[in-house]
Amino acid sequence: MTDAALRQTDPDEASPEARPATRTLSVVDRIRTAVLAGEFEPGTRLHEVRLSERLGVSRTPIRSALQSLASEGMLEYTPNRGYSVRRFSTAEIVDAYEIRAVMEALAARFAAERGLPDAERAAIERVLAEGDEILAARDLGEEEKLAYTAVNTTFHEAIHSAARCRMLGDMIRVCHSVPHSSHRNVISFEHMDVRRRHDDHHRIYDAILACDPYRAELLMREHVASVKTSLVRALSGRPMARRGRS
Amino acid sequence: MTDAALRQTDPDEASPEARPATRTLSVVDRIRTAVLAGEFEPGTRLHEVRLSERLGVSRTPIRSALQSLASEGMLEYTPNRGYSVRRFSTAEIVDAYEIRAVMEALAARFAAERGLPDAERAAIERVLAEGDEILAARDLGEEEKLAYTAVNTTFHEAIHSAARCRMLGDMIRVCHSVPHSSHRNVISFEHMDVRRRHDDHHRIYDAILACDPYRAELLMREHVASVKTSLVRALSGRPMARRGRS
DNA sequence: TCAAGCGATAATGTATACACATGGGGGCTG
DNA sequence: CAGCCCCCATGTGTATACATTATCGCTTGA
Repeated sequence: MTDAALRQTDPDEASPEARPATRTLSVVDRIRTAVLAGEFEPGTRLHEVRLSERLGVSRTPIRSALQSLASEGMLEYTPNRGYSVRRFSTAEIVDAYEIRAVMEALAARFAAERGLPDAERAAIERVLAEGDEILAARDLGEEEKLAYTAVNTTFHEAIHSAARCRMLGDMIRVCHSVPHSSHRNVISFEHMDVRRRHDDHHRIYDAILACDPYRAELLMREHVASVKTSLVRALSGRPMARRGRS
Repeated sequence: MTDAALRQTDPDEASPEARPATRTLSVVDRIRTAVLAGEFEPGTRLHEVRLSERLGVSRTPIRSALQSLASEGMLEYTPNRGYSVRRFSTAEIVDAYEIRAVMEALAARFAAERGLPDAERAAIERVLAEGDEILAARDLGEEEKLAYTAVNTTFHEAIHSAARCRMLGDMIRVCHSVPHSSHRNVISFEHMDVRRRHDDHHRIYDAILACDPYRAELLMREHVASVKTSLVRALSGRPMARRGRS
């Protein structure tokens, strides 16, 4: 397994792309990526000194970053004992889906109540069309699966932003730090499943366009809840492939 | 206005009660209390050096505490510009109620699905009876209002804990850092309002006892949403008494 | 007079040294 | 030999000095 995210940054790196404003923020990103990639087993303690050596910064930004990640729910903190990678039970993962379902449903309702600016409307239509195109193929290769996962993520993020409610967006983001509980993980690429879900997207968009908050909310809630059902089926069928991985 | 929460602690204070494990945690409590008490106007910047002088600790625990409070949503952070007391628009306050409504409804549903241990059942029945008793009086004095507010808080907290879902509890807690959006603020003590809400509590408890998740969820959602309606009415009737106060 | 550039000042970001808490291992004792 | 206690190693908590960045007033030129 590569640990690119945790390699020390080249001091004289002149990367033109916008880098984070502070080292703390950069460290947050790198540790989050590493944990989501499964570089640390759940329960592993993250020692400040070791991390600071690995990342080439002092303990101060490390501590700050760990605190951030703990508040996102990704790490666990015990006073005087430091931080460790949070261990999620199956029950917690399933609960996270329930929470996400009601939150995303509320976001869809807000979007329907508040209406879509032209730019967002266009963006959603574009991503829906892209999804149509990908799913037109009989079978999906690895590349198409990745592409559809991106489409899925973009659609949901568009709804979150259309809700125009920062607190709601923050809370949904927290749900995504729970393993398996993210748009980034399309649980099933079975023909029926993925096409049905894409059809859900169309209907949700229709409801939002029609300013039908009630229908938008119901559809979104069922949409997310159905993924939970798939997940539960997958988990009971065979033991989870590996903790903390996608 | 007293600023007791922000006074420097007596070094040789030998308070027998359990004090926080670290200074950071103690500072978190003190700043949170001060902000909730309205000692800082929304938008006020919290300078690290000044706080550290006022509280008699170094900048390190202050920074840590400010970061915690920002992640709770009580403060706002801008890189290289520090922390300031978050300003909540009326829209955000109303939205917080909507969010709280779906979250508490989910908690009620979880409680109904998961059942109540005897101890919790007894605790809820006790607090419901206490509410009955307080509301038996024709009119409520200040003391009774305070007492009923405590009853209200206890009831809701019992439901949260009965949900047995840490993430949900955390999220509901975040909603409470929004001014006006807390059980601690009983918006209206009008006869009808408070009695109707107390009756809601009874029904919600009945639904949970009867293991009827659907009804528990619906009742709780309407219960919280109705407070939102009262709040909106109060806000539109007269300008909010004062930002950030109860 | 106004705008733009520049420099002083104050605040935050980071590094580092020291204080303190925790947990485990070795030695002492019964 | 078992059990307890003390000591020390490890690692977090805190203080403080230094680096870097924002802000604001001033100067200077058009």
